[in-house]
Amino acid sequence: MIFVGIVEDDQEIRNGIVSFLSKQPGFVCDLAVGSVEELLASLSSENSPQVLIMDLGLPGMSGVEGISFVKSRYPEMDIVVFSVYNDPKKIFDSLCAGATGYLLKNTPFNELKEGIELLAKGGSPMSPQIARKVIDFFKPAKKIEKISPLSDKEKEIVVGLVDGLSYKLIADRLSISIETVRFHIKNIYRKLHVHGKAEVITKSLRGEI
Amino acid sequence: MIFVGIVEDDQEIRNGIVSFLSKQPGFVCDLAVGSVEELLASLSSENSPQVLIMDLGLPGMSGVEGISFVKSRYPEMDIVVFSVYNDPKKIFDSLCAGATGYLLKNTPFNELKEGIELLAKGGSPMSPQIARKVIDFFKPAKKIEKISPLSDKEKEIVVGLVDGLSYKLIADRLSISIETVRFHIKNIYRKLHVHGKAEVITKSLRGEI
DNA sequence: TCAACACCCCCATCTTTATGGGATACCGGC
DNA sequence: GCCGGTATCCCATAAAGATGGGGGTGTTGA
Repeated sequence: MIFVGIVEDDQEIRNGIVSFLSKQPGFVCDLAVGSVEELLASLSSENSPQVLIMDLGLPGMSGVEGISFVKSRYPEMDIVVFSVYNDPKKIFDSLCAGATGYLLKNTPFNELKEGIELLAKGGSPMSPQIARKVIDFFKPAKKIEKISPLSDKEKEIVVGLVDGLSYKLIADRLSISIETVRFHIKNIYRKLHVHGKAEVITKSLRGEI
Repeated sequence: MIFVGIVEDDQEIRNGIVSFLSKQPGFVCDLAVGSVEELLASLSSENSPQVLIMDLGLPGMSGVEGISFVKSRYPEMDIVVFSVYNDPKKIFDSLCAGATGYLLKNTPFNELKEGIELLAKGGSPMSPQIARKVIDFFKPAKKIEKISPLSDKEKEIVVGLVDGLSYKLIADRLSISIETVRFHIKNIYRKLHVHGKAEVITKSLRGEI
């Protein structure tokens, strides 16, 4: 038996889902509210569904905030976003907040049901478009070949700075004079328009080099 | 009509897929090889499938390398990994190399077929376990509440360091004396067991604080 | 061939950091 | 009440870094 809860402000959709799921064998859907506030008021340790279907465009607290909230109190609950939004920001915000699935609102009810079953089996339901966007997130590996303005030697020096080495140690590591290290660092600062190693390290670790 | 290619060293599996897919209406599967090397030899601009089913455990060049290779030459090709491996490293390496889908080898042939169709529709086929791991990648946002040993003020100072500010500017920003900044930084170094702001910045940006 | 880079080295000077020592005060827990 | 932790300041000194200048060598491509 799977206990399902729903947060969805459109009463028609909400009722539709409830009545559909309630008819499915193995499903219980007795928690249906129109906002995160209502949800939090209804939830308790004894009365908490295993799966929560969550709309994003809600009155009051947003769906994403709601996900964080619920997850912090009930970490075991699986939350599936059910939204019209398919923009990357909404998707990744939801996932980072703790959503375990993301289905678009055009998903037929029976697929929604299958998605919930998938959760129980350790899967993560996603609409195809969502899955593609999530996968694409990793792809930027095929990035636009960031043409770093730094020469090879300069990049080696940057690595040394990131590693927290002094000029002297960088010189030793690269088997060059400390004066040469100085020379390169001067050029690095000029090329990156920065004025200290702190900024170089920050830029480097943020992938801006 | 979808043109499919296969790289799979187990001849039995390979033949099975080819014969299954060839029977499906709308599918052409005339490129089936046992290694990336063979694949690269067979591919040409005129003869390149839209979808490539790729095993990971291959003799010679690995599947992941193969994905990178193929993607760099034929960026439009969709590559679906078809592997027994379900460990995160393999998964993420594959996705970063440019795979658009990831199906485990226990996937029934008809689901494999559906997965390929999904690709054409802009989706990304993934086995449930894979989807969950991919989603979980984003979750660590709900991190293990890293109990930072640093006090609030010290953390503010760290932010200043990361921003590349001098002690003086940090003091101004926090409206305290530069001497207080010094004091806090001394304590930060002691607590983090580091000996310079470079290491603090690196640790901070790597999420180790 | 000449200009543009990357790379190597040296010097001088000034600022910023790192590290040690102090002092005072508030707060919470034992 | 005392102690540990936090926070606020001050001082002094040595090390590290930033910035300006000056030399060179080599490769590369217009």
